Amino acid sequence: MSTRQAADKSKSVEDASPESITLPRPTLERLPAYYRVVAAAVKSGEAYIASSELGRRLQIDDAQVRRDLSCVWGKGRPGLGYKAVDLLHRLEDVLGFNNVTDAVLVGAGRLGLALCAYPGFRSYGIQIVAVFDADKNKIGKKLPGEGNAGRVILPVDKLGDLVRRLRIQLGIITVPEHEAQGVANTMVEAGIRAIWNFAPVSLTVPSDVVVRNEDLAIGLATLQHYLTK
Amino acid sequence: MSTRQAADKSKSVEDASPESITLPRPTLERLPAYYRVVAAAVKSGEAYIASSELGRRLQIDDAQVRRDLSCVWGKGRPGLGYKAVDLLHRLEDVLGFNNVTDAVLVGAGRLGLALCAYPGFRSYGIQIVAVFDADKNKIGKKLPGEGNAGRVILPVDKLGDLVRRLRIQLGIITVPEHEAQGVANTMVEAGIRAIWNFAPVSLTVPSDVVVRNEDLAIGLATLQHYLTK
DNA sequence: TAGATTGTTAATCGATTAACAATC
DNA sequence: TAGATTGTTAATCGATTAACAATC
Repeated sequence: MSTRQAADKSKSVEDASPESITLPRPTLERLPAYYRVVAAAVKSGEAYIASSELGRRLQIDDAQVRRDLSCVWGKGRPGLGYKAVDLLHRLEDVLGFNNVTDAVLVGAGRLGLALCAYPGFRSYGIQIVAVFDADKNKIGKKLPGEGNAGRVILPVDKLGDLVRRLRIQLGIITVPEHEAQGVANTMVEAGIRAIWNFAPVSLTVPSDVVVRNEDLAIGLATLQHYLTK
Repeated sequence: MSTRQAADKSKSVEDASPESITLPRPTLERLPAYYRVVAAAVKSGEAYIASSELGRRLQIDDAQVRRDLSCVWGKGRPGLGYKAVDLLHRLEDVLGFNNVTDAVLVGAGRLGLALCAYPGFRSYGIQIVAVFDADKNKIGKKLPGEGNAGRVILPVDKLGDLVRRLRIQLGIITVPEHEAQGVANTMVEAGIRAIWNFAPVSLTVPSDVVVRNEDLAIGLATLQHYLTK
């Protein structure tokens, strides 16, 4: 079966920049943390930051930090560390925070609206351009959040059309479990390339569409297991 | 430094049941998915379910499924598969869905309130007994959600007291980045044993406290990286 | 120069996959 | 019994850690 679950498999990820780099998934998943620490360092005026310092702040082995950074940059200066501003820009590049990606969100429940009101997305290069729901009572209601003045919830049957028309690449799913696969199908048909899925189901999609499952049950189960050990 | 990040390290997890079982973290993190599929199977009347069928529905290798299940149960019947009801109960046990764990939530923003309104927690054995916020304007406001009639947001300076008094073991953090460590400190001081952290920071806690970071930036960055490849 | 820190090679560790004898 | 599927051993794969020569 032709399905790719970005969150599950640790396949390496190709990058099409000049020299096409390959990032192990664990490395890719640590980059946002490095990004935040380096951003803080830059803000507080530190010119260079060493792998040992980065590691200390994130509780990651310093050899691990160097290995990770060598994948994305490899321009640290022995004796000094990494030039903070440059590293920051490099991380932004690799993580795609510079490009703005338009996204649609389906499922205007509490979680969906919480996400759509979150201002932080902007700094990660994501912009939610439309929010859909199947519930007639919700349609036409205003979206919460600073940047959303005047915008309203749209009927889900316009989803495919809008995705096609605006060539949206990213879809966010915050609908109940049993509606998720249907929404995913519509998204895929309309040409979406990546899905951020908050519904607790394993979606089936073609192999050229990436799915990231944000399954909160995993976190809960992990902690519950530990507490009841 | 004495810190343990449940979400990061793949240390094995001890279980104190009769024969103390050890689960690799990747295995533990797949169990909730097995749980859901098995629950669905039971509901639709299937008496037995085979590793190949479980794997097919979750896009996991069947040998992987058998290996995982042998850690938690090892009572599959060759030729038939696993008895669905029994496997379900075993998974509930291991995941701690039977014990009810009381939890507090700090940070009554949209995300916090979305979590506290989520009815699904009950089925995972989690009960949020109190919600706190530092914002005076929010204190006293009603909690959203079915089961929350009559309950209100409490001032965060009562957090330590309540945790101590009710011997709460699990804390959920949905405050902004710069408040998260402070909240974590209060929780730890008051005797909390596990923290579910939604703030995008690496918390520092004693080694006997487990932290699960639910960092949404990781998902976003992963997808962005893929889309801008 | 002397001290510090990099990038990388080699060693270790752990998880996934393949294969198959055991068994329902 | 014959067919199917388990549990587990061995082989593979990939990530982490240790160590150190290169270099600022």
